[in-house]
Amino acid sequence: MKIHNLKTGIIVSEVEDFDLEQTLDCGQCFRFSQTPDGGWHGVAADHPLTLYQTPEGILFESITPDEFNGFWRKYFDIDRDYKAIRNSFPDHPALRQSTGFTPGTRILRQDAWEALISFIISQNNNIKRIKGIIERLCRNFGSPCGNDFAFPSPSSLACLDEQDLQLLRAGWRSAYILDAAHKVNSGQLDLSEISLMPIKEAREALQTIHGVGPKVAECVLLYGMGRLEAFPLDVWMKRAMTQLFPEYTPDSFGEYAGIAQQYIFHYCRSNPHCLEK
DNA sequence: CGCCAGGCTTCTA
DNA sequence: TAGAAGCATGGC
Repeated sequence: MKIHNLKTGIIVSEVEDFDLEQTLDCGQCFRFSQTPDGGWHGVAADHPLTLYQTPEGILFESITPDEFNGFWRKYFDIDRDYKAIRNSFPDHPALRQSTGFTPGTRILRQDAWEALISFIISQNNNIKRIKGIIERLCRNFGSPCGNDFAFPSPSSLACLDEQDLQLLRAGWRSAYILDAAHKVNSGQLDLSEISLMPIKEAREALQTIHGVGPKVAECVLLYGMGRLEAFPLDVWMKRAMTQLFPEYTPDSFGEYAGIAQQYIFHYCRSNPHCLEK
């Protein structure tokens, strides 16, 4: 990896397997969108960013090397060797298809609290509306940062009631958001501690939140806590496991099963003809 | 209009 | 203890 200074930001080059569309538009985050000029803009926690895929590397606009090293480097999982991880997967035709389809996908290391609320909102919902609800959540209850809004803190949501959350138009998920805010804000649940627990205990702790079941807990572990063994089983992955990997369990994919999951999930969503029903 | 959405809780047998 | 119903909202 190399960092090149520009007047307008920095270019990060010599990073293998790093495609912005494959990483930011694969269903793992909800606050990034493509801009009219082909770039990407979004916010992670309280860090706004505009970036571009260029022949020279990834252009991080208006970012200093210190800001990159202090935040975005970890967020984009820059220092992990994804090719080596793909090579650690079991040899299976459907998995080769999936990894070959989007080899530029990286698992984002998001904030645990933001991932928790985002994936609570995601349940029985579609990506377009998930993004809208999260945008209204940030715009109404997050602190301004530049032209954007930070993701609201647990304390800033814990003081609200369901009436206040009506403007989200999140339906019955509002009660779940409030229960998560109360349990995290009160200290009853410590997300930093949970991130370090044995995964079985971490799952159980997350699922004490009303509205957090096995799938949402797994997403929080994978996308918000850096637990790359976590393996979210949504309707698509359940179909994929039944129809494409009948002889496999999540453990079959190894310690980076969650990364395999992301390749398979995106491949099946983008090529629905691969699955029945 | 009807069906469905990166599910979960609650009810039922 | 498994399976179905109900859930709020809106995208397509």
